[in-house]
Amino acid sequence: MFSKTCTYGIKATLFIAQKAQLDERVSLKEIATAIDSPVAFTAKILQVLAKEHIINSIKGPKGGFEIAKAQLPNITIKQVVKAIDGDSLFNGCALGLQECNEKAPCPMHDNFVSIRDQLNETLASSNLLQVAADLNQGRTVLKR
Amino acid sequence: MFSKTCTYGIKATLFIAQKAQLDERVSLKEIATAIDSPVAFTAKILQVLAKEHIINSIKGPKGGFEIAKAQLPNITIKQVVKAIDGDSLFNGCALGLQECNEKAPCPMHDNFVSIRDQLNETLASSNLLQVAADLNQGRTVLKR
DNA sequence: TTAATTTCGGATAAATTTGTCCGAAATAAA
DNA sequence: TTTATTTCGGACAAATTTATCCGAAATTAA
Ligand code: FES
Ligand code: FES
Repeated sequence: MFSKTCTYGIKATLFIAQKAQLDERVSLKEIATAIDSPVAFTAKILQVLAKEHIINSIKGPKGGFEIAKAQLPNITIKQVVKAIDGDSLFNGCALGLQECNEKAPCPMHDNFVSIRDQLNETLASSNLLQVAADLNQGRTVLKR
Repeated sequence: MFSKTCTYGIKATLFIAQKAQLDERVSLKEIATAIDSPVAFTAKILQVLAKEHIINSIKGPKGGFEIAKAQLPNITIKQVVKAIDGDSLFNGCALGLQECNEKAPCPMHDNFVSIRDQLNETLASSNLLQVAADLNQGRTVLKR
């Protein structure tokens, strides 16, 4: 469904969001530990997310990554997925045809569009504030 | 969503099903041409599908691949996907945790399960007879 | 029996994704 | 100003996925 890179990106974003709700800034190492991911590889992904303005990066001592608390309700999982995996999941053809085309649909088209629509809706309506709250209440986890 | 290998596998199966409805057997080359895939790589995938008894392979002159007409309504897209990509799409965690676990859910779990359920239902109820009919009527296509 | 055709199966190679390493740049604090 | 800390960015490496090649095996037909 998502690439491994993308799952790291989502988990990292959610962890940063969780701490952002508590007005805390987190370092690369803390993130990698919290989400159980390879440190250097995680750094690359965070760079992408920073460039897309999904997270904020601060260099130097006491630096790290953060999200403005006020932004939490405005950022969605869909934005994160799009930034890393692109948007083919949201509008591409299930069978990999160059584009999804209503006029010359692939055999899976009719069944697939409703799934794709639900995916769009779900990921576009899942904002970081909600998710961060769940994490801080211990109702959900980022690793086991 | 699906691996490239899997989309080839699905398309190949659907093409064989389309011809099976007309009581025709097709060769590797015909399949690769019909679905626009690399010949040798397609051969590998067909081998897997044959081992899983989703399709039937016949060696020698006039050989090729086929599906028993009577089997068409009993074979689903889900079987094909499971044979090639495994079943992590159908029961795995959206964020790649070792397993999807209700008791210690990842932050996407609640939203994700309904999508996953719909995916299961859709792919498990899409049988080859229906799809083959659409293809033979020119209502859907396997390449452009 | 021989020849032609077609899939099978193993080795290999290319491409992409995933992951590492390390010096540079920025910044905070001593 | 100097030092320590932290992210940045580029080169490189490993692992996985995608793809090719070719001889072997099976089967049909001459
Ligand atoms: S054409 Fe394949 S999903 Fe729309
Ligand atoms: S625990 Fe992640 S989807 Fe269920």
